[in-house]
Amino acid sequence: MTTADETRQRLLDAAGPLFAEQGLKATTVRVICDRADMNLAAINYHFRDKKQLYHEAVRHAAHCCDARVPIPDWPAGTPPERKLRDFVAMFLNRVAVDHEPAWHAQLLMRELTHPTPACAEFVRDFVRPCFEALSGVLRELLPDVPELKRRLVAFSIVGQCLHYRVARPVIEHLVGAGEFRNYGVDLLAGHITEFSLAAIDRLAARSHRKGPS
Amino acid sequence: MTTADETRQRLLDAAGPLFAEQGLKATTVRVICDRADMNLAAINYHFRDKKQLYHEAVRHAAHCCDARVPIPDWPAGTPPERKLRDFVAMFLNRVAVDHEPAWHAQLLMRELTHPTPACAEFVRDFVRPCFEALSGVLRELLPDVPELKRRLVAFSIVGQCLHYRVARPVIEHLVGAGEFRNYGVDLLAGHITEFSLAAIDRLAARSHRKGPS
DNA sequence: AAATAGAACAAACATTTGTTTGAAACAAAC
DNA sequence: GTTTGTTTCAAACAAATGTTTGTTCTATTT
Repeated sequence: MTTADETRQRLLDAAGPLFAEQGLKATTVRVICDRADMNLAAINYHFRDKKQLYHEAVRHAAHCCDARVPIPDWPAGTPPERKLRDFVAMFLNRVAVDHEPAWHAQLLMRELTHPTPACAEFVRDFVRPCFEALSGVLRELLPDVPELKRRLVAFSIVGQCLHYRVARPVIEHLVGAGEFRNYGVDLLAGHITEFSLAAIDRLAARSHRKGPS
Repeated sequence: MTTADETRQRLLDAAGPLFAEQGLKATTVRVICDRADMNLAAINYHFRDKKQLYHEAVRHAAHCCDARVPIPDWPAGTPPERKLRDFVAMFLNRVAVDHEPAWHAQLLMRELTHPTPACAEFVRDFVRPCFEALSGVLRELLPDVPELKRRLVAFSIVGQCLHYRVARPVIEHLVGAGEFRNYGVDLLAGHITEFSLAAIDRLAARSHRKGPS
Protein backbone atom coordinates (compact mmCIF):
# COMPACT_ATOMS: atom_id res chain seq x y z
CA MET A 1 0.00 0.00 0.00
CA THR A 2 1.89 3.02 -1.24
CA THR A 3 -0.74 5.59 -0.32
CA ALA A 4 -0.23 5.18 3.42
CA ASP A 5 3.51 5.66 3.15
CA GLU A 6 2.97 8.71 0.99
CA THR A 7 0.71 10.19 3.61
CA ARG A 8 3.22 9.50 6.34
CA GLN A 9 5.84 11.24 4.25
CA ARG A 10 3.56 14.20 3.62
CA LEU A 11 3.04 14.56 7.35
CA LEU A 12 6.74 14.26 8.10
CA ASP A 13 7.60 16.86 5.48
CA ALA A 14 5.01 19.23 6.85
CA ALA A 15 5.91 18.65 10.49
CA GLY A 16 9.68 18.69 10.05
CA PRO A 17 10.18 22.39 9.40
CA LEU A 18 7.78 23.31 12.16
CA PHE A 19 9.39 21.02 14.72
CA ALA A 20 12.82 22.25 13.65
CA GLU A 21 11.89 25.88 14.11
CA GLN A 22 9.57 25.80 17.11
CA GLY A 23 10.08 22.49 18.85
CA LEU A 24 7.66 19.76 19.80
CA LYS A 25 5.37 21.55 22.21
CA ALA A 26 5.07 24.82 20.33
CA THR A 27 4.04 23.09 17.11
CA THR A 28 0.35 22.24 16.89
CA VAL A 29 -1.08 19.24 15.13
CA ARG A 30 -3.60 21.50 13.41
CA VAL A 31 -0.92 23.55 11.68
CA ILE A 32 0.90 20.38 10.66
CA CYS A 33 -2.22 18.86 9.14
CA ASP A 34 -3.13 22.12 7.44
CA ARG A 35 0.29 22.28 5.79
CA ALA A 36 0.09 18.63 4.80
CA ASP A 37 -3.44 19.16 3.48
CA MET A 38 -4.60 16.33 5.66
CA ASN A 39 -7.36 15.72 8.09
CA LEU A 40 -6.79 16.55 11.72
CA ALA A 41 -6.94 12.93 12.77
CA ALA A 42 -4.22 11.84 10.36
CA ILE A 43 -1.37 12.17 12.84
CA ASN A 44 -3.04 9.99 15.44
CA TYR A 45 -3.97 7.47 12.79
CA HIS A 46 -0.62 7.12 11.02
CA PHE A 47 1.59 7.81 14.01
CA ARG A 48 0.44 7.07 17.50
CA ASP A 49 0.54 10.65 18.68
CA LYS A 50 2.42 13.90 18.24
CA LYS A 51 5.41 12.77 20.26
CA GLN A 52 5.84 9.71 18.08
CA LEU A 53 5.66 11.84 14.95
CA TYR A 54 8.42 14.03 16.37
CA HIS A 55 10.55 11.01 17.17
CA GLU A 56 10.13 9.68 13.63
CA ALA A 57 10.98 13.09 12.22
CA VAL A 58 14.28 13.06 14.09
CA ARG A 59 14.99 9.53 12.93
CA HIS A 60 14.14 10.46 9.37
CA ALA A 61 16.33 13.56 9.45
CA ALA A 62 19.30 11.65 10.81
CA HIS A 63 18.86 8.91 8.23
CA CYS A 64 18.68 11.34 5.32
CA CYS A 65 21.63 13.35 6.62
CA ASP A 66 23.67 10.17 6.95
CA ALA A 67 22.71 8.93 3.52
CA ARG A 68 23.32 12.18 1.69
CA VAL A 69 26.68 13.00 3.28
CA PRO A 70 28.22 9.70 4.37
CA ILE A 71 31.23 9.48 6.63
CA PRO A 72 34.24 9.07 4.34
CA ASP A 73 35.85 5.62 4.06
CA TRP A 74 39.46 6.29 3.23
CA PRO A 75 41.72 3.85 1.40
CA ALA A 76 44.67 2.64 3.44
CA GLY A 77 47.57 5.01 3.21
CA THR A 78 45.55 8.20 2.97
CA PRO A 79 47.52 10.89 4.79
CA PRO A 80 45.78 11.94 7.99
CA GLU A 81 45.93 15.62 7.04
CA ARG A 82 43.84 14.78 4.01
CA LYS A 83 41.48 12.77 6.17
CA LEU A 84 40.99 15.73 8.48
CA ARG A 85 40.16 18.02 5.59
CA ASP A 86 37.66 15.47 4.28
CA PHE A 87 36.10 15.10 7.68
CA VAL A 88 35.67 18.82 8.17
CA ALA A 89 34.14 19.20 4.71
CA MET A 90 31.82 16.27 5.38
CA PHE A 91 30.80 17.66 8.75
CA LEU A 92 30.14 21.12 7.39
CA ASN A 93 28.11 19.62 4.60
CA ARG A 94 26.04 17.79 7.15
CA VAL A 95 25.26 20.61 9.49
CA ALA A 96 26.44 24.01 8.38
CA VAL A 97 25.24 24.34 4.84
CA ASP A 98 21.61 24.27 3.85
CA HIS A 99 20.63 21.40 1.67
CA GLU A 100 17.03 21.06 0.71
CA PRO A 101 15.11 20.31 2.77
CA ALA A 102 16.89 22.49 5.32
CA TRP A 103 14.92 21.23 8.29
CA HIS A 104 16.88 17.99 8.56
CA ALA A 105 20.00 19.66 9.92
CA GLN A 106 17.96 22.17 11.90
CA LEU A 107 15.98 19.51 13.70
CA LEU A 108 19.12 17.54 14.53
CA MET A 109 20.68 20.69 15.98
CA ARG A 110 17.63 21.16 18.13
CA GLU A 111 18.09 17.65 19.42
CA LEU A 112 21.73 18.53 20.13
CA THR A 113 20.97 21.66 22.10
CA HIS A 114 17.65 20.70 23.67
CA PRO A 115 17.50 16.93 23.88
CA THR A 116 14.22 15.06 24.03
CA PRO A 117 13.74 11.32 24.62
CA ALA A 118 14.74 10.92 20.96
CA CYS A 119 18.26 12.08 21.83
CA ALA A 120 19.73 8.79 23.06
CA GLU A 121 19.03 7.09 19.75
CA PHE A 122 20.26 10.17 17.90
CA VAL A 123 23.59 10.12 19.72
CA ARG A 124 24.04 6.38 19.34
CA ASP A 125 23.26 6.17 15.62
CA PHE A 126 24.37 9.57 14.38
CA VAL A 127 26.64 11.54 16.68
CA ARG A 128 28.89 8.81 18.03
CA PRO A 129 29.90 7.27 14.68
CA CYS A 130 30.83 10.74 13.51
CA PHE A 131 32.82 11.43 16.65
CA GLU A 132 34.60 8.08 16.40
CA ALA A 133 35.64 8.80 12.84
CA LEU A 134 37.22 12.06 13.92
CA SER A 135 38.85 10.40 16.92
CA GLY A 136 40.45 7.86 14.59
CA VAL A 137 41.95 10.59 12.44
CA LEU A 138 43.23 12.41 15.51
CA ARG A 139 44.84 9.23 16.82
CA GLU A 140 46.88 9.20 13.64
CA LEU A 141 47.78 12.86 13.90
CA LEU A 142 48.45 12.91 17.63
CA PRO A 143 49.48 9.40 18.62
CA ASP A 144 51.49 10.48 21.66
CA VAL A 145 48.94 12.86 23.14
CA PRO A 146 46.80 11.79 26.10
CA GLU A 147 43.23 10.76 25.41
CA LEU A 148 41.75 13.70 27.30
CA LYS A 149 43.74 16.21 25.29
CA ARG A 150 42.75 14.50 22.05
CA ARG A 151 39.11 14.80 23.02
CA LEU A 152 39.53 18.52 23.57
CA VAL A 153 41.03 18.83 20.12
CA ALA A 154 38.08 16.94 18.68
CA PHE A 155 35.67 19.30 20.40
CA SER A 156 37.62 22.28 19.12
CA ILE A 157 37.14 21.05 15.58
CA VAL A 158 33.45 20.16 15.74
CA GLY A 159 32.83 23.28 17.79
CA GLN A 160 34.18 25.45 15.02
CA CYS A 161 31.99 23.67 12.45
CA LEU A 162 28.81 23.60 14.50
CA HIS A 163 29.06 27.27 15.30
CA TYR A 164 27.98 28.24 11.81
CA ARG A 165 24.78 26.28 12.26
CA VAL A 166 24.08 26.86 15.91
CA ALA A 167 24.70 30.60 15.99
CA ARG A 168 23.75 31.26 12.41
CA PRO A 169 21.04 33.84 13.12
CA VAL A 170 23.35 35.86 15.33
CA ILE A 171 26.32 35.52 12.96
CA GLU A 172 24.17 36.84 10.16
CA HIS A 173 23.08 39.67 12.40
CA LEU A 174 26.71 40.35 13.29
CA VAL A 175 28.40 40.37 9.90
CA GLY A 176 25.38 41.12 7.72
CA ALA A 177 23.53 38.71 5.49
CA GLY A 178 25.66 39.85 2.56
CA GLU A 179 28.96 38.68 3.98
CA PHE A 180 27.38 35.56 5.41
CA ARG A 181 26.51 34.42 1.93
CA ASN A 182 30.24 34.20 1.20
CA TYR A 183 30.69 31.57 3.89
CA GLY A 184 30.46 28.58 1.58
CA VAL A 185 31.55 25.09 2.51
CA ASP A 186 34.87 25.41 0.68
CA LEU A 187 35.84 28.63 2.39
CA LEU A 188 34.85 27.38 5.83
CA ALA A 189 36.37 23.94 5.37
CA GLY A 190 39.62 25.47 4.18
CA HIS A 191 39.81 27.84 7.10
CA ILE A 192 38.86 25.34 9.79
CA THR A 193 41.21 22.68 8.48
CA GLU A 194 44.10 25.11 8.22
CA PHE A 195 43.36 26.56 11.64
CA SER A 196 43.13 23.16 13.28
CA LEU A 197 46.12 21.60 11.53
CA ALA A 198 48.31 24.45 12.65
CA ALA A 199 47.32 23.82 16.23
CA ILE A 200 47.70 20.07 15.83
CA ASP A 201 51.16 20.45 14.38
CA ARG A 202 52.33 22.39 17.37
CA LEU A 203 50.75 19.88 19.75
CA ALA A 204 52.42 17.02 17.91
CA ALA A 205 55.80 18.75 17.97
CA ARG A 206 55.51 19.40 21.68
CA SER A 207 54.44 15.86 22.56
CA HIS A 208 57.26 14.48 20.41
CA ARG A 209 59.78 16.69 22.14
CA LYS A 210 58.56 15.38 25.47
CA GLY A 211 58.89 11.93 23.94
CA PRO A 212 56.33 9.24 23.15
CA SER A 213 55.10 7.43 26.22
CA MET B 1 7.70 50.51 46.85
CA THR B 2 9.95 47.52 47.44
CA THR B 3 7.25 44.87 47.53
CA ALA B 4 6.36 45.23 43.88
CA ASP B 5 9.96 44.92 42.77
CA GLU B 6 10.38 41.89 44.97
CA THR B 7 7.39 40.29 43.36
CA ARG B 8 8.74 41.01 39.90
CA GLN B 9 12.02 39.41 40.91
CA ARG B 10 10.26 36.37 42.31
CA LEU B 11 8.44 35.94 39.03
CA LEU B 12 11.60 36.40 36.99
CA ASP B 13 13.49 33.88 39.10
CA ALA B 14 10.68 31.38 38.75
CA ALA B 15 10.18 31.94 35.04
CA GLY B 16 13.86 32.08 34.07
CA PRO B 17 14.75 28.41 34.49
CA LEU B 18 11.54 27.35 32.76
CA PHE B 19 12.02 29.69 29.81
CA ALA B 20 15.67 28.64 29.55
CA GLU B 21 14.80 24.97 29.45
CA GLN B 22 11.58 24.90 27.47
CA GLY B 23 11.26 28.18 25.68
CA LEU B 24 8.52 30.79 25.69
CA LYS B 25 5.60 28.88 24.26
CA ALA B 26 6.16 25.62 26.08
CA THR B 27 6.26 27.33 29.47
CA THR B 28 2.87 28.02 31.02
CA VAL B 29 2.02 30.96 33.20
CA ARG B 30 0.40 28.62 35.68
CA VAL B 31 3.61 26.72 36.35
CA ILE B 32 5.53 29.97 36.66
CA CYS B 33 3.09 31.36 39.21
CA ASP B 34 3.01 28.09 41.11
CA ARG B 35 6.80 28.12 41.42
CA ALA B 36 6.79 31.75 42.43
CA ASP B 37 4.01 31.08 44.92
CA MET B 38 1.99 33.82 43.32
CA ASN B 39 -1.47 34.28 42.05
CA LEU B 40 -2.21 33.42 38.46
CA ALA B 41 -2.88 37.03 37.55
CA ALA B 42 0.47 38.28 38.84
CA ILE B 43 2.23 38.03 35.49
CA ASN B 44 -0.36 40.09 33.66
CA TYR B 45 -0.38 42.64 36.45
CA HIS B 46 3.35 43.14 36.93
CA PHE B 47 4.38 42.53 33.36
CA ARG B 48 2.01 43.17 30.53
CA ASP B 49 1.83 39.60 29.35
CA LYS B 50 3.90 36.43 29.08
CA LYS B 51 5.93 37.69 26.12
CA GLN B 52 6.96 40.78 28.03
CA LEU B 53 8.03 38.67 31.00
CA TYR B 54 10.20 36.61 28.67
CA HIS B 55 11.73 39.70 27.18
CA GLU B 56 12.57 41.04 30.62
CA ALA B 57 14.03 37.70 31.64
CA VAL B 58 16.43 37.86 28.68
CA ARG B 59 17.34 41.42 29.54
CA HIS B 60 17.90 40.51 33.16
CA ALA B 61 20.05 37.51 32.27
CA ALA B 62 22.23 39.55 29.93
CA HIS B 63 22.64 42.29 32.50
CA CYS B 64 23.66 39.88 35.27
CA CYS B 65 26.01 38.00 32.96
CA ASP B 66 27.66 41.25 31.95
CA ALA B 67 27.96 42.50 35.52
CA ARG B 68 29.35 39.28 36.95
CA VAL B 69 31.93 38.61 34.24
CA PRO B 70 32.80 41.96 32.69
CA ILE B 71 34.80 42.31 29.50
CA PRO B 72 38.43 42.90 30.51
CA ASP B 73 39.86 46.38 30.21
CA TRP B 74 43.55 45.89 29.63
CA PRO B 75 46.21 48.47 30.53
CA ALA B 76 48.14 49.80 27.55
CA GLY B 77 51.02 47.57 26.65
CA THR B 78 49.39 44.29 27.61
CA PRO B 79 50.67 41.67 25.17
CA PRO B 80 47.91 40.50 22.83
CA GLU B 81 48.59 36.85 23.63
CA ARG B 82 47.74 37.61 27.22
CA LYS B 83 44.64 39.47 26.10
CA LEU B 84 43.48 36.49 24.12
CA ARG B 85 43.88 34.20 27.09
CA ASP B 86 41.91 36.63 29.24
CA PHE B 87 39.20 36.91 26.67
CA VAL B 88 38.79 33.16 26.34
CA ALA B 89 38.65 32.74 30.10
CA MET B 90 36.12 35.55 30.35
CA PHE B 91 33.98 34.10 27.60
CA LEU B 92 34.04 30.61 29.08
CA ASN B 93 33.12 32.05 32.44
CA ARG B 94 30.18 33.76 30.83
CA VAL B 95 28.70 30.87 28.93
CA ALA B 96 30.38 27.54 29.51
CA VAL B 97 30.54 27.21 33.23
CA ASP B 98 27.51 27.13 35.48
CA HIS B 99 27.25 29.97 37.89
CA GLU B 100 24.25 30.16 40.12
CA PRO B 101 21.66 30.79 38.88
CA ALA B 102 22.49 28.67 35.85
CA TRP B 103 19.51 29.79 33.81
CA HIS B 104 21.09 33.12 32.87
CA ALA B 105 23.57 31.59 30.45
CA GLN B 106 21.08 28.97 29.32
CA LEU B 107 18.46 31.51 28.38
CA LEU B 108 20.99 33.62 26.50
CA MET B 109 22.06 30.54 24.56
CA ARG B 110 18.46 29.90 23.65
CA GLU B 111 18.25 33.40 22.31
CA LEU B 112 21.41 32.70 20.34
CA THR B 113 20.16 29.51 18.74
CA HIS B 114 16.45 30.29 18.50
CA PRO B 115 16.05 34.05 18.38
CA THR B 116 12.85 35.77 19.45
CA PRO B 117 12.02 39.47 19.10
CA ALA B 118 14.26 39.95 22.14
CA CYS B 119 17.26 38.96 20.04
CA ALA B 120 18.04 42.29 18.40
CA GLU B 121 18.51 44.01 21.75
CA PHE B 122 20.47 41.01 23.01
CA VAL B 123 22.91 41.19 20.10
CA ARG B 124 23.29 44.96 20.31
CA ASP B 125 23.92 45.16 24.06
CA PHE B 126 25.56 41.84 24.79
CA VAL B 127 26.92 39.95 21.80
CA ARG B 128 28.39 42.75 19.75
CA PRO B 129 30.48 44.39 22.49
CA CYS B 130 31.95 40.97 23.23
CA PHE B 131 32.68 40.36 19.57
CA GLU B 132 34.26 43.77 19.17
CA ALA B 133 36.58 43.13 22.10
CA LEU B 134 37.79 39.94 20.47
CA SER B 135 38.12 41.65 17.11
CA GLY B 136 40.34 44.28 18.69
CA VAL B 137 42.66 41.64 20.11
CA LEU B 138 42.80 39.86 16.78
CA ARG B 139 43.67 43.09 14.99
CA GLU B 140 46.74 43.26 17.18
CA LEU B 141 47.65 39.63 16.59
CA LEU B 142 46.91 39.58 12.87
CA PRO B 143 47.33 43.14 11.60
CA ASP B 144 48.12 42.09 8.02
CA VAL B 145 45.32 39.60 7.57
CA PRO B 146 42.20 40.56 5.61
CA GLU B 147 39.09 41.41 7.58
CA LEU B 148 37.15 38.39 6.36
CA LYS B 149 39.85 36.00 7.47
CA ARG B 150 40.05 37.68 10.85
CA ARG B 151 36.32 37.22 11.29
CA LEU B 152 36.68 33.52 10.60
CA VAL B 153 39.37 33.30 13.26
CA ALA B 154 37.07 35.07 15.69
CA PHE B 155 34.29 32.57 14.96
CA SER B 156 36.73 29.71 15.41
CA ILE B 157 37.51 30.94 18.89
CA VAL B 158 34.00 31.65 20.09
CA GLY B 159 32.81 28.48 18.38
CA GLN B 160 35.19 26.43 20.46
CA CYS B 161 34.02 28.13 23.65
CA LEU B 162 30.32 28.01 22.94
CA HIS B 163 30.43 24.35 22.06
CA TYR B 164 30.75 23.35 25.69
CA ARG B 165 27.53 25.16 26.46
CA VAL B 166 25.55 24.52 23.33
CA ALA B 167 26.28 20.82 22.99
CA ARG B 168 26.74 20.15 26.66
CA PRO B 169 24.08 17.45 26.99
CA VAL B 170 25.50 15.51 24.06
CA ILE B 171 29.12 16.00 25.16
CA GLU B 172 28.23 14.62 28.56
CA HIS B 173 26.50 11.72 26.86
CA LEU B 174 29.58 11.20 24.68
CA VAL B 175 32.41 11.29 27.21
CA GLY B 176 30.45 10.43 30.35
CA ALA B 177 29.43 12.78 33.12
CA GLY B 178 32.55 11.77 35.05
CA GLU B 179 35.04 13.07 32.52
CA PHE B 180 32.88 16.10 31.80
CA ARG B 181 33.31 17.24 35.38
CA ASN B 182 37.04 17.63 34.65
CA TYR B 183 36.34 20.25 32.03
CA GLY B 184 36.85 23.24 34.28
CA VAL B 185 37.34 26.77 33.04
CA ASP B 186 41.11 26.61 33.53
CA LEU B 187 41.54 23.43 31.55
CA LEU B 188 39.30 24.61 28.72
CA ALA B 189 40.70 28.12 28.62
CA GLY B 190 44.24 26.76 28.52
CA HIS B 191 43.46 24.38 25.71
CA ILE B 192 41.46 26.79 23.59
CA THR B 193 44.01 29.57 23.96
CA GLU B 194 46.91 27.29 23.13
CA PHE B 195 45.02 25.78 20.20
CA SER B 196 44.05 29.15 18.79
CA LEU B 197 47.38 30.86 19.33
CA ALA B 198 49.15 28.10 17.44
CA ALA B 199 46.86 28.64 14.48
CA ILE B 200 47.19 32.42 14.75
CA ASP B 201 50.99 32.20 14.83
CA ARG B 202 51.04 30.30 11.60
CA LEU B 203 48.59 32.70 9.98
CA ALA B 204 50.68 35.68 11.10
CA ALA B 205 53.87 34.10 9.80
CA ARG B 206 52.25 33.39 6.45
CA SER B 207 50.77 36.86 6.05
CA HIS B 208 54.11 38.37 7.02
CA ARG B 209 55.95 36.28 4.45
CA LYS B 210 53.51 37.52 1.80
CA GLY B 211 54.19 40.97 3.14
CA PRO B 212 51.94 43.54 4.82
CA SER B 213 49.58 45.20 2.39
C1' DA C 1 -21.59 -7.83 -7.38
C1' DA C 2 -20.94 -8.26 -2.50
C1' DA C 3 -17.78 -8.15 1.22
C1' DT C 4 -13.94 -6.52 3.58
C1' DA C 5 -10.11 -3.90 5.26
C1' DG C 6 -7.62 0.31 5.03
C1' DA C 7 -7.74 5.24 4.90
C1' DA C 8 -9.91 9.86 5.25
C1' DC C 9 -13.05 12.82 7.29
C1' DA C 10 -16.18 15.96 10.15
C1' DA C 11 -17.61 16.47 14.61
C1' DA C 12 -17.13 16.32 19.29
C1' DC C 13 -14.52 15.82 23.83
C1' DA C 14 -12.08 16.91 27.72
C1' DT C 15 -8.12 19.70 29.01
C1' DT C 16 -5.16 23.28 28.96
C1' DT C 17 -3.93 27.93 27.94
C1' DG C 18 -3.38 33.21 28.36
C1' DT C 19 -5.92 36.83 29.82
C1' DT C 20 -9.60 39.58 32.13
C1' DT C 21 -12.57 40.97 35.81
C1' DG C 22 -14.39 42.58 40.00
C1' DA C 23 -13.99 42.18 44.66
C1' DA C 24 -11.02 41.92 48.72
C1' DA C 25 -6.81 43.05 51.38
C1' DC C 26 -3.41 46.22 52.36
C1' DA C 27 -0.71 50.33 53.20
C1' DA C 28 0.01 55.20 53.13
C1' DA C 29 -1.83 60.01 53.21
C1' DC C 30 -4.94 63.21 54.74
C1' DG D 1 -11.02 57.10 60.61
C1' DT D 2 -11.72 57.75 56.14
C1' DT D 3 -9.93 57.96 51.69
C1' DT D 4 -6.91 56.76 48.02
C1' DG D 5 -3.88 54.11 45.31
C1' DT D 6 -1.66 49.76 44.92
C1' DT D 7 -1.30 44.86 45.16
C1' DT D 8 -3.40 40.20 45.70
C1' DC D 9 -6.82 36.91 44.86
C1' DA D 10 -10.54 33.58 43.23
C1' DA D 11 -13.38 32.97 39.54
C1' DA D 12 -14.60 33.11 34.97
C1' DC D 13 -13.79 33.46 29.84
C1' DA D 14 -12.83 32.56 25.35
C1' DA D 15 -9.66 30.47 22.49
C1' DA D 16 -6.62 26.69 21.49
C1' DT D 17 -4.98 22.00 21.88
C1' DG D 18 -4.32 16.69 21.55
C1' DT D 19 -7.04 12.95 21.06
C1' DT D 20 -11.19 10.00 20.14
C1' DT D 21 -15.27 8.54 17.83
C1' DG D 22 -18.47 7.03 14.38
C1' DT D 23 -19.17 7.44 9.70
C1' DT D 24 -18.04 7.69 4.85
C1' DC D 25 -15.16 6.79 1.09
C1' DT D 26 -12.11 3.76 -1.69
C1' DA D 27 -9.90 0.05 -3.52
C1' DT D 28 -8.87 -4.72 -3.33
C1' DT D 29 -10.57 -9.44 -2.72
C1' DT D 30 -13.84 -13.08 -3.01
